[in-house]
Amino acid sequence: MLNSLDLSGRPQDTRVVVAMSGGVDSSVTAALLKAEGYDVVGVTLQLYDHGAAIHRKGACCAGQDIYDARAVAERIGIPHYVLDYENRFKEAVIDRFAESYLHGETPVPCVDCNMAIKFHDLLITARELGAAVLATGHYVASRALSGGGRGLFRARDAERDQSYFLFGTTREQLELLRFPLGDRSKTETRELARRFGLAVADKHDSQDICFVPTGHYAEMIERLKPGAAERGDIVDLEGNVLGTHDGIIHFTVGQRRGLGLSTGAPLYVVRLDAERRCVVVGPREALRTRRIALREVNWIGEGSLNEIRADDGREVFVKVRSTRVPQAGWLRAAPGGYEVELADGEHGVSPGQACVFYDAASGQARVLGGGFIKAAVAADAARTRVGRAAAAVAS
RNA sequence: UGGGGCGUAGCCAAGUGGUAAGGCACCGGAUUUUGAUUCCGGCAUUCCCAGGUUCGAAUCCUGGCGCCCCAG
Repeated sequence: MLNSLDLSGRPQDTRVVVAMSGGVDSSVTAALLKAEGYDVVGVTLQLYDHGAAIHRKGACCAGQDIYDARAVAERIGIPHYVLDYENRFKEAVIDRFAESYLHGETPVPCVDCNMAIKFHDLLITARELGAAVLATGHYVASRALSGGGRGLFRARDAERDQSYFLFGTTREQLELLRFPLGDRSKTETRELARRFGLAVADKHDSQDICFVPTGHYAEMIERLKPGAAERGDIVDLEGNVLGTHDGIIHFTVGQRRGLGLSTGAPLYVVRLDAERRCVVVGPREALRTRRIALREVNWIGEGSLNEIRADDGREVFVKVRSTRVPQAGWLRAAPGGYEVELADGEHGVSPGQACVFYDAASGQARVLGGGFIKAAVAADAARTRVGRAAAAVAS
């Protein structure tokens, strides 16, 4: 007989470490498990300088949030530990973040944090603390599969689904992870927080990059990598210089604002050329893409990556950004990795971002995996110089 | 110093007597556990300057200044 966490043994004999950020979600996660009788241990990671972020609304994992997590732990009566992960976080998340921008990419630090910190380091720590599993407040569902193992699924509350940030989760990690909020709505979570008498019940949702207190990420990169923001040219698709910019780290593909260029129609960043320090701009149509080259692909669907060939692709549903419904596409093996072809195409797909695969377009689709975007191929690739260049990069 | 044209916001620009469109840029907000996108809102008490006509002038008149083109 399995308990609510799909584990054998009574709740009181089952130790669970809950990653507590100090927010509502992870607080309710801990409270729920405690209420069910589990042997819950709360752990909060100190990830960066809490002095800098102490008054930052919506940040997590520092200062006030650590205090909030501790207060929740006391309220629900569980032991609580604060672990100093600042160094690890800096090298695994912050430095990679800065590095990515220097290369003209646009990182998703939340993915790195989940993959390298929460689901790796913290998971190991949880095991060392004697926990059977590690639970987090992510809005994503994990279920035992009939054939053994566990699958990752989108949250029931599609608006809150965080699966996009968790595509890199491995099968091994899934065995040891639980997400009690995956089948609850945010509204329910807040109600539960009130019912449990948690002070964080009405705390604002976190947003923006947690370790950038000001919201000005480029400033942080310049502090980390002096000289990172080197001036360069803004050029159009034909290579004509239209103006100058204060560093490619200020831009991402698809971005419109901040170029300071006035032509009759809006201009968007089409591509970033890190070597030449060029921001390439063009009309919105130039942002359209249907083929996306991937790297570091993780597969947690049925079968294995080896079964995915170059000729007949596997049908998947794809998200290229978190706030988007999955759209139909095909995953294929490609030289140097894998590539995805989208049925309808997307606008403004940036290297460095995540491309996540699902088995359905709607409902609680299963997460099949995903990869980091290496390059997007312009939809009219055959025609333009830029398109050919991008195609060359992609292949 | 002959002829012609023009001067409206940071840029482009509509408006030829009735109380300053629109686009781009910029700023602010909403949305968003990444970056963006998108959406909403703001943005010329004033039309190169000075006079004049008129109930009323960006619009008409006079003068000045500035720019562009053609010709010398």
